Amino acid sequence: MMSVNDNQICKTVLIHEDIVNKVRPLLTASEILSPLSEFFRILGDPTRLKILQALHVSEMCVCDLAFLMKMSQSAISHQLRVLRQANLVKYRKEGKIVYYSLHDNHIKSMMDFGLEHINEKQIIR
Amino acid sequence: MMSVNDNQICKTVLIHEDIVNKVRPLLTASEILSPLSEFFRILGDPTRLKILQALHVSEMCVCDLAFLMKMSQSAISHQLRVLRQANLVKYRKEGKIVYYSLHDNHIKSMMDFGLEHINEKQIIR
DNA sequence: CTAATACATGAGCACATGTTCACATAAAGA
DNA sequence: TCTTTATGTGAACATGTGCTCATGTATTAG
Repeated sequence: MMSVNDNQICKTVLIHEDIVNKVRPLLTASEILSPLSEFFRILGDPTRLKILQALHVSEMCVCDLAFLMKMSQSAISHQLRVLRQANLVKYRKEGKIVYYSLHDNHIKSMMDFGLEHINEKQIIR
Repeated sequence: MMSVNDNQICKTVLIHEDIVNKVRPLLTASEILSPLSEFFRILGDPTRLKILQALHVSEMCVCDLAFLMKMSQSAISHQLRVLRQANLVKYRKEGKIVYYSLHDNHIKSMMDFGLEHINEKQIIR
């Protein structure tokens, strides 16, 4: 009986057992790592990132966002739902109008941090 | 003749023209915002994030990574290519073995930053 | 040279994702 | 009440993504 990926994983006993054994206990538990990648995944869409950036300047209603971004109200609304479920934005209702704003200011710092990273290497395009 | 999304965007002249006009000039140019969301998108996958975290502890070869993550060498190799193209990792060849390492230490800081964000709100799940 | 091995890569496939479209809902005005 | 308008949402659809599988390439050993 062969182990799961016997024909995929390297044939040697294990190339650097010492390294693997050193690294393994230092890995963040996947219960934590998974929400983290989920968080980055949410930020990894241009539409959502732009919405977040706009909301960092000012609270805005769905209509304003749609106009600002030249996108359909429906598309914006769908994305706002994603952002809501990820707890990145909150909203307040005033009659028919729903005003969205950032849940906190971490996202802005995160964006600045990312921009720094990008600017420090051979710039993408 | 109607404008592009006349039946999608709100019917009012424009709900908060003042806000939109205030926000628009403060938005980061999409030439910059786009690479940023691209950067987050790369981090937004559990496999890639785990690879990066492992590489932060120690330089490792493809084989080690595959073993550590209980994934096929092919899958790891494909993801390493994505990370390479995004300039997040670099590699060095020694005979048959290819050692990968982080391109710089920004990623670790970014991960820590993200973890902070997650820990500060009602924890996911 | 031949075989073995570490890694890379293209094709294929199942599944996730973002948008549009149509329609539902809720609030305000006539 | 009936209409209008701001927003939410399910279904459909096209596209993107991550993995497997098969195979290619480079390097080393024999």
